[in-house]
Amino acid sequence: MSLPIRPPKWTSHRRLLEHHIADLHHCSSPSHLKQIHAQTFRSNLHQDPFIAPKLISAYSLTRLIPHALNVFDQIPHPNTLLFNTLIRALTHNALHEKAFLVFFRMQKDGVLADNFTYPFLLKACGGQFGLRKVEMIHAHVVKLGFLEDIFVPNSLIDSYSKAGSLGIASAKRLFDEMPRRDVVSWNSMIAGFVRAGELSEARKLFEEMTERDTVSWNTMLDGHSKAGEMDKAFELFQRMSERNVVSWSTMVWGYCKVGEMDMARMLFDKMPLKNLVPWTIIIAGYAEKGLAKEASCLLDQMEETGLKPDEATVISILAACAESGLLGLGMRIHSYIENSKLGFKIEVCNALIDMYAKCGNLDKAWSVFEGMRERDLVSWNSMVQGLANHGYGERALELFDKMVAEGIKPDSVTFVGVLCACTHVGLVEEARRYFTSMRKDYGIVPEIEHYGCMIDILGRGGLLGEAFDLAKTMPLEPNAIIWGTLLSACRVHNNVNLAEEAVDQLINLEPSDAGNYAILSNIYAAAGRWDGVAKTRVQMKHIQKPAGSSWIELDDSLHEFTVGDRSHPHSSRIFKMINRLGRHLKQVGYVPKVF
DNA sequence: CTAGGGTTAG
Repeated sequence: MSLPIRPPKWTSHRRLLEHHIADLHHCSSPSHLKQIHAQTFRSNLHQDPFIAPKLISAYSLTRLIPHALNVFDQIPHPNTLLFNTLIRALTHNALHEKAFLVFFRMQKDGVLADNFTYPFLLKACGGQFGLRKVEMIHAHVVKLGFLEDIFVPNSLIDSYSKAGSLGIASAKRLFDEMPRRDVVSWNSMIAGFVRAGELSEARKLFEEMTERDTVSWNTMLDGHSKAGEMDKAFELFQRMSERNVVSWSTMVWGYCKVGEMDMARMLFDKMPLKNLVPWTIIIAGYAEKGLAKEASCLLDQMEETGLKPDEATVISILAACAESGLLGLGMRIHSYIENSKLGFKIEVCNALIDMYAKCGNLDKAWSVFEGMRERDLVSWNSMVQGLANHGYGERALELFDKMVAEGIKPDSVTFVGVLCACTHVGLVEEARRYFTSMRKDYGIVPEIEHYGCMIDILGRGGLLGEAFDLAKTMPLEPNAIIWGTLLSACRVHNNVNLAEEAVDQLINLEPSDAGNYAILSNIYAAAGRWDGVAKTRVQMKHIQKPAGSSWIELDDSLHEFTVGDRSHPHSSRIFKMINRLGRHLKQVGYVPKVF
């Protein structure tokens, strides 16, 4: 006779906690999470090998990385799982450098990486040394034999193909060598070619894939089995794959990206199965090209099939509207958002602010911004930048002050907006102050955009010498935008000598841009240097200058026009109106500045 | 209950 064994008290406590932690996955509120963390501490379970990773994951979801690190640091000898969990947390929160540092520490501590470690780490391979990092991981993975695991080579293909034009070749080599491939391998490779702009290569792979219910599999297997080549048949079988909705969507995306909307549409219509993603891709594709009618019509069709736009759908379409200036479609999306719960999402409101700002409707942008319950850095940045770009420099700077007062820590994007605001108001001294402050007070290292703003401000303010000095002494190589900024400053202040220098640099960087010569020619003309005008005219003779165009949105569609364009059916009426406006402007005293 | 973490399209 034995007494029933009652589990120790801590076990039930532990299971209760695990239950709470599992729940946190669904509704993760920071305070609730910290409360549970405190409970694990009290019952000495914060070092538990099953609970600690869950805490780290939960903190990762709530973006409380310092707390996640804190959990990790409490563990004397972290195991592989804990390292993996931390690497994932850092990667998911865009702390890529840190993720690598943790990986290096893992190596140093002698904790073995496993086949789970690498997919996490590969996601952190973006940026400047992306390709080198992927190559390094590739070498590790080969040595440790993890290529056997289909997830690892698939992640490698994805990361290679995201590491610039050089990576795509390595991705393809790996793809070709893989003895076993699945639909993700194929799709990742196709997406790689799409990103590289090599649509014909993407198409070739897509065509090699089979469609569900096609007979090609059987035919292929039949042929080989009749020839007694079962091994070969099996080998081929392991490497081919059926298309799925991702394969189709990637191709639709590819054609949208290169602007071949007819092709995109043809594939879209042929898709055997659609979800929200391809609908979003094609609608945003039309919107980005300024084809509001088609986009709107497809949105109707999508809703007819019973699919409801989600967060990603509205954000993608709004971003496309912002890019092409489709205010009308943007407003339609806005009213959809107001009739759904999507308006509570910060990212959705940020997309709305950006759309309204880029479309020039600052009042609407402001009212969205003001109506937000909670704002993040992106909300403030979008609003500051929106105001700055539309000539409300003082209001932008006021908003910046308010942002700092509310305890939001500005980032490098914020300062692009702030400096841009100074440019538009001509606040040279203010700009200098902000430029120094960004490094001193916020630890932000100025990037080329910040130098560009400063050079623009100095140049416009007539401090040409100082602007040139800054361009030459800054720790970054001046690009075409910098020299272009300097050139237009020279034009405003009629400085022939410095303009010549800027043009020389520009010709090295973009020799086929006729605009540079045109500006120089105008500067010579303004200074009465007709020899210079003649010389530049000869230089630019062999260069085709694409006509600059403007566009306006009217009745849901985009009208594009160039200088002296008479292709519009009502062009004579349009020009009459323009003349009338011109006369009216003259009457009220406007004198145009002509170069 | 004896456990956990991974790759592709918006």
